[in-house]
Amino acid sequence: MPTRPRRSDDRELTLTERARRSQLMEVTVELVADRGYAGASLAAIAERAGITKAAVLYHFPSKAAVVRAAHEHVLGALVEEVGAAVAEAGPDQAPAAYVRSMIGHLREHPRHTRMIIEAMVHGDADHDPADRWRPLADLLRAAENAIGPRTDADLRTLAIITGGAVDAVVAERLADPDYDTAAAADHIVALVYTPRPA
Amino acid sequence: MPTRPRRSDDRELTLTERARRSQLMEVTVELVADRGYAGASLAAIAERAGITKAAVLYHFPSKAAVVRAAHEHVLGALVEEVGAAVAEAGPDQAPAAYVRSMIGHLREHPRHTRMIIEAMVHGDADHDPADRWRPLADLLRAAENAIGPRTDADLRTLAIITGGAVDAVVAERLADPDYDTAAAADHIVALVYTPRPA
DNA sequence: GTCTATAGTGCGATAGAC
DNA sequence: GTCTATCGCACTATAGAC
Repeated sequence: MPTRPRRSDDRELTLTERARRSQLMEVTVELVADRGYAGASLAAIAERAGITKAAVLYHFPSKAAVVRAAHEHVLGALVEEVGAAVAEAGPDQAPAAYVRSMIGHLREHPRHTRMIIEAMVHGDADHDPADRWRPLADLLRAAENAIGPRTDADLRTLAIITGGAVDAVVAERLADPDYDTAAAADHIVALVYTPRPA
Repeated sequence: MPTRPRRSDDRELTLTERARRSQLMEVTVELVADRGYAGASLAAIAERAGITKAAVLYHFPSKAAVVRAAHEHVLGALVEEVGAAVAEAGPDQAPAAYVRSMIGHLREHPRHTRMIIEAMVHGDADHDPADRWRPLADLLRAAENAIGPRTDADLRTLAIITGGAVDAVVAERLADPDYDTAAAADHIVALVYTPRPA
């Protein structure tokens, strides 16, 4: 690395450098989504970006770093939108907002969806699955406090199966663009909010 | 291929040949489950089986063929067990039997689970996602006819979200062996059978 | 800041001895 | 039926010119 300025935080970067990094993350998301984790080779990334392999490795220390950055970018966009929707809704409507905004976001960004799936399956081991259902479980608990306790208190399982239902609806939409995700979201919300007998 | 007897169907095979094929499918399932599709290299398969790469390719025409055979083996075991459980139950209990037996089977065979996930993600494009929810949708329709029509008739969506819930429960069990899948299965069954307002 | 050129590795697959 | 040996390919990453 001849002239590269090494800073501990990446906040100060050349404008062109930031643009290149963004472009590289973008094409990486496309590539992973279209051809899978393994299909996103350094050569493929470089080709889509219109530069050479070596140039890619100038902007990122390794291929893994490119993929990691792309993944975090995509995940960040998701939690930002869902977080905003949840914050906007009242406590009693927060779980519904969670379900609807997550399905909505992934419907709008199919490639992001595939990237997230790929990263989950080939997760580099350091991710806790509880991170997936705990946020929703917390929302469910808050909603419970707002509208009264439910008969069934296993919030963990409820959150897990709700998350799974959301995933399945998104996956179906990926395969069939005509699938009505809004109706499916309503269906899930109805299931979640329906009190069940003890 | 010097001496290999080429028959159109693989029914007639040497005993040792059948044993080797089984062994190779077994180690491939383990390998794919533990290290992912990409991690199951020809060399790795050969090493675990105690033979060389070339020997593996004597029994199968290519690496892809080994993986395909292993996948079909695993999938066959699943549909066999679930099919038997569904056939044993009455029409009204068939959806419950489907959910419980599928969760049960995947709990008993975690590696099979990972293999199936891997194959779904890196599916070689020729698989219809409807194959996943259609069987359950049919069971739900039959149950509807047995115990009376439901208020909500979108069986496709109900089947999709039920399948997703099953997947999520299985995935959670994979990450946390102490997770109570039987209770979760009951939870899913209750959701599916609860009549919901129109 | 991007290039060419290449080192070094691991892969799937084949040929031919035994 | 399994072996050794090897080919050709694609990959990540590095070195150094411009």
